[in-house]
Amino acid sequence: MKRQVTMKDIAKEAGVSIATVSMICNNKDKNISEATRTRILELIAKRGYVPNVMARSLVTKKTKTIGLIIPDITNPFFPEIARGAEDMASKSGYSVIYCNTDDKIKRQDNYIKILTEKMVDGIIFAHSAEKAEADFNKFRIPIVLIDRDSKADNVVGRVLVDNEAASMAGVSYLIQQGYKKIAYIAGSMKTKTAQDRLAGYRRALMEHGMPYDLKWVKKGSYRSQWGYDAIQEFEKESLSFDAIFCGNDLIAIGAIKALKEKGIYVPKDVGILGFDDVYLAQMTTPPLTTIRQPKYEMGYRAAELLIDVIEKEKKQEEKKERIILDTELVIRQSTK
Amino acid sequence: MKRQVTMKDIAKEAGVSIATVSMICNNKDKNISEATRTRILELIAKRGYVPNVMARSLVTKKTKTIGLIIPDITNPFFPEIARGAEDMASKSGYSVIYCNTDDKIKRQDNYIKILTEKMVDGIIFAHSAEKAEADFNKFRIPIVLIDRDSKADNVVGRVLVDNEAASMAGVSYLIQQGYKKIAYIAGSMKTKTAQDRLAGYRRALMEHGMPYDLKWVKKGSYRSQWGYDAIQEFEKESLSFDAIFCGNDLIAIGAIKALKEKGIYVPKDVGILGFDDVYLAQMTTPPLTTIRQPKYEMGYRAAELLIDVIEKEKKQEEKKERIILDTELVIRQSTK
DNA sequence: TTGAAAGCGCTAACAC
DNA sequence: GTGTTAGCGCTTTCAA
Repeated sequence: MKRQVTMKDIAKEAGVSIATVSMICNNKDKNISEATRTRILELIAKRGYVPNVMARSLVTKKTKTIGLIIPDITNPFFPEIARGAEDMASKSGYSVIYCNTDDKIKRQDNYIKILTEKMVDGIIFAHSAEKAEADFNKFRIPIVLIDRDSKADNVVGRVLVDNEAASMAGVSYLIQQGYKKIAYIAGSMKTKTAQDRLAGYRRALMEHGMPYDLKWVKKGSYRSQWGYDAIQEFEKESLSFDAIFCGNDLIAIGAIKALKEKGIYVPKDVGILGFDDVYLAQMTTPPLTTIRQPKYEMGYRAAELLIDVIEKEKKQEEKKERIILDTELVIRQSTK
Repeated sequence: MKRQVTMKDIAKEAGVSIATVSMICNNKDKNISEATRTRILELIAKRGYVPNVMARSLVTKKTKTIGLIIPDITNPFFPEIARGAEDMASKSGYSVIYCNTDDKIKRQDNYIKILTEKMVDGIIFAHSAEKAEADFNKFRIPIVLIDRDSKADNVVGRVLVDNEAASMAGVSYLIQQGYKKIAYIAGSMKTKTAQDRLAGYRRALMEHGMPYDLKWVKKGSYRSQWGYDAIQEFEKESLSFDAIFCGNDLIAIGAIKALKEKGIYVPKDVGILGFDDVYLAQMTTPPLTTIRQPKYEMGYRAAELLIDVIEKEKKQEEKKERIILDTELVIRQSTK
């Protein structure tokens, strides 16, 4: 690997000082003669000079890099969030380092440490199942939370969705469609999202004068295997239902599969409502009726918010923005 | 944001020189007394000192960061690759900056430039449809290619799959199952992968004494909409077939959908063979028979290879490793 | 309009 | 065993 061309090289070759080159590179060339300016610029192009961001960061204390911490990019819920964040970041000249925690607190803390060392300007934190606020405070980097709440004071904002209202709307739709016995297969109850969705399910039933009974609620994890297993549990208890609200699309897909194996068809025999609207949801048979979360936008807005406070810096005025994004009921064919 | 604790602070407080602290931080403490060692370590913990990697990198010329350039993390083919790369990288103490190019040469070059500025130690490049070798040479960072060939000389290795052999095996399987008229819906022919897969399809037919005819080959892009559209094209030409080999799973899924709408069932009326084995493939109805690419492993091995040459540095001996990973025919229910 | 010089936080010789 | 010192490549006053 040959040595990088440095500013010094350019300066020497052009017979100017390194400060001059620096100013030109940073567009602080208000008072640099047009002549030298173009001369330097040409030389830079010719030599293929690329400023060393490391050195710059060392003095400016800005790396133009943000961290994105998510549980698992392989989970279909996250790629769009990541993409949204990356698009916004790169639009503003930022790069993003991504980190998969598998929802392990240890990994998460480790990543926060690494990102701190690398002096990222900020972190976007997409939800981890477990409580994990402990260490947010240990580092003084601004953090924006997605889909999760926390009170740590370097959390400068959050991008959320009203899970309770969304679920309530979804389940109400089921009721309007004439479903009478609606079960709920929940994800991990350690997550606030699962709790909120349960609350929404409950409220929808109550407000329509329908009984809310925990025997119709199964709590597990946000995985499709769980959806599959939950159906077996219902069967063992010989519980009957004509619709199931699922904690997310993955669960819904697992449930449909189990149902199909038992000769129970969706939506003919049982209606299924998912949550998230991941890419898969439109590909299944039948395509899923689901509550859409604006995933791309979540990532995008989170990055926007984060970069905003990074650039405003001091002027933070502690606004701690909370952005609540709209969900949308996407009606496809898994409900009648 | 309060100021970072620096090495100097620690040194001063401990009454030792900054060099001592540095050595301890870097485990070069062969000849540092156990006493000072533990004293410093405690102080570091107490003060929450975190080394500034920026400053370190400036002198070591190593950032412990690699770049991952992919077309689109939202395409179900890539998250696993990304995950594999990240897992390996973090295991070796590296972070990864990820970049989505949408297969645009311009974006791609821009990212290479940014990654160069950020002084990443190396880049993993997962295939972009278009030819794009142009600028690999402009920067002297080691590059590992995934699923794509190139001769640029800073390409230090590649992780590939034998697309031709894999396709040939897949199509041969179709033939063995008794399918007689096998069509092929290809992805973008601008990609080497599509060409190789076509070659494999052709060889399989030839070797089994079956006619190879371009009218049974449709060329498009690697998207599910294309699979859907291709079926309409076949219909317009009133071509009949009893099986379709699809350039990837997305195409297969689109094709199945179109077929289903026409009352043609898979695999009863037509067998479908996909490629990739993305997560979706097992979720569809029927679950897809497909040629599995070891995506996670591709990412993992690429990172491994890259980090290997980064750490060996000079000793590169120009090996330009080529790792060919095995594919596997996953038989599910879209073929009889 | 440009240059000199200090310093960002750290590593790595080389002294002591 | 530990300290001194010279940078790494850049930005940023302050002078000229």
